[in-house]
Amino acid sequence: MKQSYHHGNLRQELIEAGIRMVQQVGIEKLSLRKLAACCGVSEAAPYSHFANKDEFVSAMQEFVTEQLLACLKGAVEQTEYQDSPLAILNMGKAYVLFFIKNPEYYNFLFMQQGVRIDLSMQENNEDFAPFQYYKDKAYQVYRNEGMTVERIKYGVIAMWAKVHGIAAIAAMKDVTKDFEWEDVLEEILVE
Amino acid sequence: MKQSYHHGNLRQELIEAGIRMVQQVGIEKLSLRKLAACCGVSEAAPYSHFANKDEFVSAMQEFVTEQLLACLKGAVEQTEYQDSPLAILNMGKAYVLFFIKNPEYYNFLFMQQGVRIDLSMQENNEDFAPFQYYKDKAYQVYRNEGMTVERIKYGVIAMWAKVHGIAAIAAMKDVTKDFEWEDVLEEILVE
DNA sequence: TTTTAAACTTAACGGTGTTAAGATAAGGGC
DNA sequence: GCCCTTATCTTAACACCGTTAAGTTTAAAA
Repeated sequence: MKQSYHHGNLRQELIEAGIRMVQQVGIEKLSLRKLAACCGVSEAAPYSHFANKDEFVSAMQEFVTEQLLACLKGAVEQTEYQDSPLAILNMGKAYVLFFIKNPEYYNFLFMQQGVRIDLSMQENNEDFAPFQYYKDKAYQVYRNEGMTVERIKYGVIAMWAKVHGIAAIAAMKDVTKDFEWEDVLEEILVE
Repeated sequence: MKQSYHHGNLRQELIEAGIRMVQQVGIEKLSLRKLAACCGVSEAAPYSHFANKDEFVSAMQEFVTEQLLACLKGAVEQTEYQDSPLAILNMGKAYVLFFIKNPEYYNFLFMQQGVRIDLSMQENNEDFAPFQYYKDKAYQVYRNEGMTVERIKYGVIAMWAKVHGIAAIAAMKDVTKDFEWEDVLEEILVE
């Protein structure tokens, strides 16, 4: 199967195999050694591509964060009036459904550091990209509606908190499994 | 210092030292061996009191959950009209402030299993006690106000999600540190 | 072709959870 | 008092983990 001394694409394969492992057993049981074996490579090989486990996890988090951001963007783009509050609501739905689809992603993204949240609501390149995107869109929409900046600020935190909280609850291991989130999500979000 | 072969109070001291360790370095770096050394006892001694690390963590979680429940009860009892919606609001504030005071408790309680959430909203002894208490109180208050059961159900999930989400965000490591939650909490919660 | 540097292996270190076997001592029954 | 039972604790080992140092291979640059 594998003849060459050099793997050729180890870095990317480690990330992909790592994400599969996270989905199956969760971040707590993620093992670099098993991952190396899974890629048919020695246990120290990953250290040619990542300084340590934390940096490897960060690389995986970037990968997943990109997927989440793409989900939010997709939800906005599929809204008829992209500058209406309906776009914000659809973003919220997409955010929750992302974690319902992959519950292990919740702990994976938010358990350790790596997610920066700037509540002062300024533009911030260091910010967790999905939150930054949400902030910018919400300001754009609600300024358009004539709302004051101060009002928007607390409104954004409030809705983001609710959306994030639903995601956190829905991703819990021992939460009611047959709860039909999709049927009631809108009702809960516009409450 | 310690002369006797038998420690005398090891189980309780392990739990207390464990909680101190969680507050300082977080659940991820909790080490049973260090904890044993910290209690002046051999590395295998904890296994006389706990089957494994998970059961030890569960014991600590029960301890912390009791504290959180006591906070919620205290908040209700200190409200003038304990059957008014104001009592529910005060519970929410207390919930958030509990995790702002001890950010490490958030991951500690919700990262692993052990928190059962019954969204069907029935009485459930297996439920995460603070959520059960919140549910019961909310039903009592809003039934008193003449609200329908169905309306209450989604209202309870919505407000619980928002409260839990604020706690989750406030407990993040890289969130704005100088944000004055206490000043704006009410504004965000009643949004 | 030679050189250089990146990618990988092997072997080891210290730390972890966990277990088996044995030592200690506290408490109950006589 | 004594013995016996049982809970508690120790010692020593196992397997697994992240990480590092030193050496090997190979691709690509000079």
